[in-house]
Amino acid sequence: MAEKDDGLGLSLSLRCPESQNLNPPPNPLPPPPAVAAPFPLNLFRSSLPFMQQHHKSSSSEAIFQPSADHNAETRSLFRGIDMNRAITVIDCDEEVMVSSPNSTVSSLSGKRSEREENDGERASSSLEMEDDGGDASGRKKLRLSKEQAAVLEETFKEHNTLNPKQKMALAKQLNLRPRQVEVWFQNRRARTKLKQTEVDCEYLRRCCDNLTEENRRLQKEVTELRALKLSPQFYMNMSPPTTLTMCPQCERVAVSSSTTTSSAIPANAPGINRQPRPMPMSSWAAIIPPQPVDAHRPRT
DNA sequence: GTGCCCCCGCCAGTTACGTCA
DNA sequence: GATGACGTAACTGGCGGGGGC
Repeated sequence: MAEKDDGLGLSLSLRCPESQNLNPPPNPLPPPPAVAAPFPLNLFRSSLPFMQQHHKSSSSEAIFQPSADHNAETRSLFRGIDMNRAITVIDCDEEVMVSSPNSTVSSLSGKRSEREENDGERASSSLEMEDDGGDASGRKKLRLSKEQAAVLEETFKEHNTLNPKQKMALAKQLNLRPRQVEVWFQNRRARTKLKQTEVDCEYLRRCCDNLTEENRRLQKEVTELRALKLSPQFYMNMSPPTTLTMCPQCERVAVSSSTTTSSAIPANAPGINRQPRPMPMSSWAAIIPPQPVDAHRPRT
């Protein structure tokens, strides 16, 4: 399915459609810090009221015919029953949620379905129960066609939540039940969040590795400096303090390459590694938080 | 203004089914 | 054909917000 595409989490989970958001959240999260924040987790932002924008595709020509040959997927799909066929979608100008005709629960889940079961036959009266060949108690699992998944995916890229009207329109367009669209979006959000969590974990692991390495290097340097302190030649040949450079992002101070510590150290100082010290700048670069593939925000 | 109840949407976790190796 | 792993549609229970009374 479409979720098998590469870069799911990187490209989708972070694409908070600010540019398309006609009704931005009242408290938008600040942009991810460049360096300063130690854990710039960019976790999934959910429940954002993106959905004031209507779905751009309103044409009815995109309604898919489930009887079309969708190869192996649809072979099993339509083997026994046609889960997509001829559902009675009630026109929903009043945003009335219709119940799932094929499910043991209605379009409302959990407690709400229990309430509906208690207060009558609302589900079965609003929609005809499908003649699915029996086993009304068992859960029927539908494999969405590639076209349906593609449309859902495109809609999700535009906005990761749906308002009732959009849900109904999309369900009608795809010849699905609104509950199915709703469930698909819920699961899609969960998958996106999971992917993002994996990315964040990997990033934190790299941060930990870098910090461990830096700590080890600094410990070594401390040892070396302590050894130097015991050597009188060190003081006699020491140059005056040299130029320091400061990282504009994290404000760390580093010795510039032309005046490295080694230049101030006597050549015969014991235990000195006279290799250039590439660490400071590389360490700065190493802890810059990861960016999503499609986020090319200029750093300020 | 406050509390209660109901509805609704979302989420985390789980289950069950379809597909594939 | 049987089987286990994996992906995912669907379900469940809980929570919080909004609205009516």
